[in-house]
Amino acid sequence: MRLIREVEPHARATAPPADSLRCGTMLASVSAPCGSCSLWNSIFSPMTSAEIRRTFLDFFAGRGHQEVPSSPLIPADDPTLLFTNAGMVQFKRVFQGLERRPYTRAVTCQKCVRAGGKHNDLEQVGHTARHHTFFEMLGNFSFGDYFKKEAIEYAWAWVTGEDGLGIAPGRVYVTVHHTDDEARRLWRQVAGLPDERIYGLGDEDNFWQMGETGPCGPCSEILVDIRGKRETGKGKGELSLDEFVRLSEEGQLLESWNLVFMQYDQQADGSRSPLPAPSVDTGAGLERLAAVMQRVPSNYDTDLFTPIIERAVEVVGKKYDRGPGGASYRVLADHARAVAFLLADGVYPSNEGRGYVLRRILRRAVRHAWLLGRREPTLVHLVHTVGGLLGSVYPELVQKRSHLESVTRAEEERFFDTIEGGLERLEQLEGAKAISGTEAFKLYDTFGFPIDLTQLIAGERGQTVDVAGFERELGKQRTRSLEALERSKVGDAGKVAVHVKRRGDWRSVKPRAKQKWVGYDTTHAETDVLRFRQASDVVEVVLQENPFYVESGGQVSDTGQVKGKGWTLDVEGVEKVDGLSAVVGHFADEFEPTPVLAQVDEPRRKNIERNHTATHLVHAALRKILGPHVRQQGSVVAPDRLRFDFSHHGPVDDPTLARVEEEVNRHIWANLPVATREMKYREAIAAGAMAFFTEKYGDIVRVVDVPGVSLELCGGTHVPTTGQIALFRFTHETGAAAGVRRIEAVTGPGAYALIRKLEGELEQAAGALRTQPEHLGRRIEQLLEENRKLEKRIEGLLKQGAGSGERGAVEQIGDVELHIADSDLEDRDQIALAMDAFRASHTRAISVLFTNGERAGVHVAVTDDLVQQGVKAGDIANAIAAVSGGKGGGRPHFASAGAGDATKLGLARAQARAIVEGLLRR
RNA sequence: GGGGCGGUAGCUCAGUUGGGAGAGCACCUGGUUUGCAACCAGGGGGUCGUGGGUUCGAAUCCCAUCCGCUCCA
Repeated sequence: MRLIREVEPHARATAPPADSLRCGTMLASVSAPCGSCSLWNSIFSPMTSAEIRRTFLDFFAGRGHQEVPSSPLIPADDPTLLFTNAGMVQFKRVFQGLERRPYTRAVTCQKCVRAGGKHNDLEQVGHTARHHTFFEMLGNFSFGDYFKKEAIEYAWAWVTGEDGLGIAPGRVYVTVHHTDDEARRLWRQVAGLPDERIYGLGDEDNFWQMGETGPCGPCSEILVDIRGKRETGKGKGELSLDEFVRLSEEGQLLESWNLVFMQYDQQADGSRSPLPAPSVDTGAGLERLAAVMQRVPSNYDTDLFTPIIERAVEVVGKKYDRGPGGASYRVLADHARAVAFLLADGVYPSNEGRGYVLRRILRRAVRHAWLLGRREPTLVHLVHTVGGLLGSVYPELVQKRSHLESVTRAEEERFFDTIEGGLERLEQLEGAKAISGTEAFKLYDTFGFPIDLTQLIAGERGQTVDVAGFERELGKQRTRSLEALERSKVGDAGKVAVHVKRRGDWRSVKPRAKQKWVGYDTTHAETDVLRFRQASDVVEVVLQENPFYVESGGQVSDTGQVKGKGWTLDVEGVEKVDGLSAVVGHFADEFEPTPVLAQVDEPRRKNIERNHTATHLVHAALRKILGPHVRQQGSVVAPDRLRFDFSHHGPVDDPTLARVEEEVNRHIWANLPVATREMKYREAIAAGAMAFFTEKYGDIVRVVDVPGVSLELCGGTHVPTTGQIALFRFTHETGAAAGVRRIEAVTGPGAYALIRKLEGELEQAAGALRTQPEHLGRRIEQLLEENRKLEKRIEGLLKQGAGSGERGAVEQIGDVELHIADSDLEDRDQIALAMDAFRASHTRAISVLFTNGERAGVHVAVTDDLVQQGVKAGDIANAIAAVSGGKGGGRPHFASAGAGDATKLGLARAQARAIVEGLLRR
C-alpha cells in the first residue's frame, strides 16, 4: 500500500479553511476536545483517543470478536521483521494456516513501530502532520469466518454509526481495487455510497501481499474529508478522480482505515490460486482518527500528543510553535513514545539491529532537545509523561518505569558526551572558511556527530558545509555495505554446492516399512535394515527402529555400533536423508543387510544428555540473573562440552558468571525431575515455554520441563533427573557476535577432569616452589617481593658502575679511552644502566661490551663529549657486529647489535680496536 | 554483515622515519604550613587490551582476536 505524501502542518496553518482554522487554533494548546464549536458538532461529535480506542474494541467485541491484547513490539517468531508494524503481525501464522486459534474473529489495538526501512523515513517525523515512529493500530480480523460483506458492513457502521465514530456519511469516500467489482457493489448496497464516491485504484494503492508468496488480496480504503464546511457543502460532495487524488495527496482527504481482503494464495511461480477460506485484516491508525474526531489539522494536536508537548515546553522553557519552528518539540513527543514502548518491550539501545534503531530514535530526540537549547537530560521527563498518559492501557509502562527512565537518562548523558567530543573536533576547524564533505562525514561516521549540528555550528561561525560532498561519502558507504552483502550471498551459495555429493544409489530392503525413532526410550534395538547405500568404503544404513539421535537443535549425533550377521559397523555419525536418519560408518567389505542389533555408545550419549539438560538450566539461570533479554542464539551440545550463545550486550563479569554457575549447580543438587511431554504448540507457549529457534514447529511440540526452573520446546534427549549432571563448570566466556555472548562449559566427568587438571597444575606449581597448594598465593607474593628487592639492588649496583666489564681491557686511541669488555648481563635495561654509569664516570671514552647470553650481541656507549663531535655508537656497534654477520643500531650515545653468528664473536672482539680506530679517524 | 576511530599508571591522556615508557590529578613518606583544588622534596604504582609474526631491538610495523565508541546495511 502506498503511503500518500504527507502535508506540512504549517501549510494548513497558513492557508486553512476559515472554520477549521478557528477550531484548530483553539484546540492547539488544550488536550480536551473542543466542545464549543457548534458548527463542527453538527457534523460529528468530538471524542478522546481513549474513547475511540474503547469504542472500537467494544464495537467488535459486541459482534462476536475476541478482544486480543496487543502483542509485544518484538515479533515473537518472525526474525525477518524488526518490529511489529501492523495489527496483523501477531496473526501471521493464523492467516497462513500454520496455527489455529480458538476464535475466528478478533479485534485488537496493536502497538506498532515503524522506523527506518521502507515504510517510514525517520527524518520526516516531526516535520509532517502524520508520520510517527510509534503508533497504535486498531484492527478487526476474520480468520476464514466473514468476508467482504460483513467487513464493509462493520466498517461503515463503526465509521458513521451512533455506537462508533458517528462521522457524517457525506464526508466519507472509499477506494477499491479497480478489478474488485464485488467490493464496489457492496459499498453501494451496504453504505448507499454513490458510485462517484468509490474510486478504483491500481495494485500500487489497493493490493496487498504479505511477502513474495502466501496470502494476498485487494484492499479497500476509507477516507474522511476533513475540509471545512465551505468546501464540503451542498453540491460539492462529488470529486473528479483528479481532484480526489489531489485532495488525498494534500491530506484533505485523510486515509483513515484500510480493509484487506485476503482471497488469493500467491505461488512462487507468480500465479495465484483462491484461498479456501478468505480472511479479513483491517487497520486504522488511532492517531489519525483522533485528529479527525478532535478536528485538528495535525496528529500532534490531539490529546495523544499535547500533554507530552506541554511537558516538553515546561522542561525546555521555550514556546511551542505549531508551524515548522515547532518540529523539535514534535520530534521529542513522538520519540518519547517510541522510546518508552521499545524499552518496555525489552529492546536495549545498542549498535546493532533493533537496539540500534532505538538508539537512533533516542539520539534524534536528544539532538532536537539540544537544538532547543537543552544541555541536560530531557527525554527522560517525557518518557515519564508517556507512562502517565498510556500506563492504564499498557501496564508495562508503569511496571518498568524506573528501568525506562534510568536507561533513557543514561543514553541521553552518553550522547551529550558524543556531542561534546564532536564540538571539540569542530573547534580545530574554527579558522577554516568551509568544512569539506569529507570532514563533515568523518565527524558523522566516526564520532557520531549529526550533520545538522555541524551545519548549525558552522553557520554560527560563518563557515559553509559541503553537504553534497557529505552525501557523496554517505553514498559510498552505502555502496560498500551493499557490495559486502552481495559477496556474503555468493559465499553461502558456494557452501551449498559442497554438500551436493553423491554416495551411490539407495538399495531398498524393506520398501514398505516406515522408520521409527526409539531413541527417547532406549539406546539399543533389535531391528532390520530398511535401505542402504555404499560408496567405496563408506556405508549409510537406514534402520527400521532407530535409537541413534541425528544432530538437531545443537545436540550432536550419536555414535555406536550396528552388528549384523557376521559383520559389525562402527557408527561414526548419523545423517538426515529424505527425512530419514541414516547411520554412517566405514565399511571395507561388501555390505550385506541382515537383522541387526543397534547399540548407541551409551556413556557418550549420557554425557551429551548431561550437557543438554545443563544447557536448559544455564539458559534459565542466565535469564534469571542477567535479565529476560537473554535469548538463545545458538547452541552446541557435545559429549565433552556445551556451548551456548545468547543475546546480551557487553561481557559478563566473573562474579556474575560465578552466580550463574552456582544457580545451575543448585538446581543440579536439588535433583529435580526432568519431564518431557508432547503438547499443542499454542498450549506450550501459553504455559510460558521458551521457543527461540527459528525452526518451524508443527502443531504438536515436545516440551522439556524442569519444574519451576525451565520450560523449553526441545527435541533433544535429556537426563531423567538433574542430579545426574553432577557438576557444572564454566570454561569460557567470549563474544560471538555483536550483542551475542558465548559461554562454554563442562559437566559431570568433564567437570571432574577439569578440576583434576587444575589441581595437578597447582600441585606442580606448589612443588616447584617447595610449598603446599594452599600456601601458593603467599609464597608467590614473597617471591615477587624478594625479586623486586633484588632488581632494585642490581639496579643500584649498576648505577654505581658495577657490571660494565671488570674483565675488560682499556686501550688508548689518541686521547680517547676505549674499554672493551665481556659481560654476563642479559637484560637490556640492566645493560643500559651499566652503560649510563660508564658514561657518567668517564670523559672522552667509548665502551664496547660483548654479551654472551641467550642473545649474543655487542653494545656500545659513547660519552657525551664524543657524541657532540659526531661519534655515533650505532656506527661502531654495526661495524663490529658485521664481522660476525650481525647488525644493529640505536642512538648516538648508546647502541646495540645482534651477534649474527655467536661463534665468530671472538673474531669481532679481536678486531674491535682496529674498527673503532678506523671510525674515529674519519 | 561492511567501514571508521579508540584501548598506555587508580583517573584524564601524551608518546613518528622502530632504539632506554611519560605528564597532570590521585596515592604513600618526610618537611613546611594549618583560610579552602595548599606548598616543597622524595617515593610506590605499567601483562602499553590479548595472541602470533617481522626485527639485533616493537607501545610504535604486519596478521589474528577481544572490548568500547560510531556510521552504513
